[in-house]
Amino acid sequence: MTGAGTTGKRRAIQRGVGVALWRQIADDIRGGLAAGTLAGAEGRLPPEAALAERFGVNRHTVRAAIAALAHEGVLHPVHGRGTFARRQKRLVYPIGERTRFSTGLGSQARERHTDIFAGVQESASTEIAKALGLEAGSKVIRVEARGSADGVPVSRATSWFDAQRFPTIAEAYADAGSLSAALRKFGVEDYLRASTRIEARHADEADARDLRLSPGAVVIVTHAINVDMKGDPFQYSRTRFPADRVELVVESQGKTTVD
Amino acid sequence: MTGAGTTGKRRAIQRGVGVALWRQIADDIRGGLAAGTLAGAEGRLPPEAALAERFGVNRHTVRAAIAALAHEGVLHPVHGRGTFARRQKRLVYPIGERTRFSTGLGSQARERHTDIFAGVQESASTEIAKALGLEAGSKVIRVEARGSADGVPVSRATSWFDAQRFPTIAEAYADAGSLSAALRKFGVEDYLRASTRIEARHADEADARDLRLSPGAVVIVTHAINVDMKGDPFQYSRTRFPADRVELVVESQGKTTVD
DNA sequence: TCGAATTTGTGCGTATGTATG
DNA sequence: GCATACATACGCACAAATTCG
Repeated sequence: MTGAGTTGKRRAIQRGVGVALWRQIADDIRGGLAAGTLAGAEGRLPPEAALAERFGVNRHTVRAAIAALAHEGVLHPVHGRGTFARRQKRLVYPIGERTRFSTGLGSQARERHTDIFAGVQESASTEIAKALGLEAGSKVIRVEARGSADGVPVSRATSWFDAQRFPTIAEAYADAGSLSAALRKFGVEDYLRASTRIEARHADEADARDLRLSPGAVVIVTHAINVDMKGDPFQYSRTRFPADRVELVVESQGKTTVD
Repeated sequence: MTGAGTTGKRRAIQRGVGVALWRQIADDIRGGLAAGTLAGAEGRLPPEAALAERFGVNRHTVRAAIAALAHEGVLHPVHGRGTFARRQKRLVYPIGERTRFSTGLGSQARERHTDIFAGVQESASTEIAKALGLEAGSKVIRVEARGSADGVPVSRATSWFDAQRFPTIAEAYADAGSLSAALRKFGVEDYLRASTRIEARHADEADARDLRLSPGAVVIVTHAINVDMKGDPFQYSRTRFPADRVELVVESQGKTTVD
């Protein structure tokens, strides 16, 4: 198991694998910023020549990578002074019995908000019906939401609720700004996260649009089921997280909770 | 927020973004197979011409994607008959207090085994020392392991143990074939998973080699801390999972188990 | 057995994108 | 910015294996 050099795991830059070198380098730099292993104290990147040598490529190629990241808003090169990175530390999103969608990010960002898009009623697919314990084809309400931190999208959730039990959940959610508050209007005083399935994949077209991702980016997808205190499932949701802005933490119950 | 059409979320094939079309298509097909949305009953893919039209590219380009996946072992094209996909369903890897490395996959695969590479002693980095509650620079034992199911690598774990407390853990692990059994030799009768941090990223060179992945593939990385029944951490491990062969499930204690 | 349709495999010329110095 | 080399993508044509009436 060769450690890839002294600076820690650097993704190998390979030729002829279908990914342009400048994109491999851009992805690597973005990952290095998220992990905090790149960039010095004031967020300054090593000079282009140094990066070129480190990656074993021409300086032109590094410049192309930096240009792409600058276009994403991650870096700003300043003529004569160097290239600077936007403050970027991954958000930690806790997962456990007490997981709440809109909370849990606490003081990790200066500014946070959730956009909720009006829900629509539709017929439950077999998968969603099963998750909610309904008959296939039952009416459900779908609610779309997007979470941002400091102006950057960090989550994109699609949730389904039983339309009979929660007919106006979308409006209540949008009004209250919090799912917990909205649920109380329907008599759900408290609830638990029953299970969370986690997968990861490349961003598809919708992810790239909604989360402002570049092609080839990685998203973490969670499939969650929330149950009320009687143990009945009432919410099924799929949430997409940009993998370079968010990480998940599973904690055993009773342990530290971030709020 | 338009739902991405009825044909299912198809990753947009984009030109001039630094990723070759054939690689974008290969990633998309691989994802489609894992999700079960591609390939018919007998695992046969649509003909090359149809795929080319669907993706809006030349047939040569689709062929390049198929060739890459064939090289990975995911597809095998047969002259005159079509292109066939290997039976592929994602393994579900449970995460919770009772998570064990080698178990939990139960009957999901016909054949399972774990390769353990002899451990080496080294000085703990600050991160590892902190996770294990040791002084930075303390001696720790690093154990490398790889899990396979039906001959395909599905996990690649690196674990660290306090060298003072578990001097021959690697040998014991290799002999017993199970971590739980090895730990009992050191007086650890039972243990719990205290926390699991989950991130996702592109596969690096080491992942590609150890897990037989192609560049651009996605890996899920877990950082786990196990504690003994007194609550003292004794193992810190980082595990890489190929995202198209594995998904994680977080369950509340005692609750539903996936079958 | 024959032939037509389907599907993968191969060759080649050309245009564009990527990477170097 | 320029010249060079290589990878990528296209379009067209045809060969080879398989299937089916």
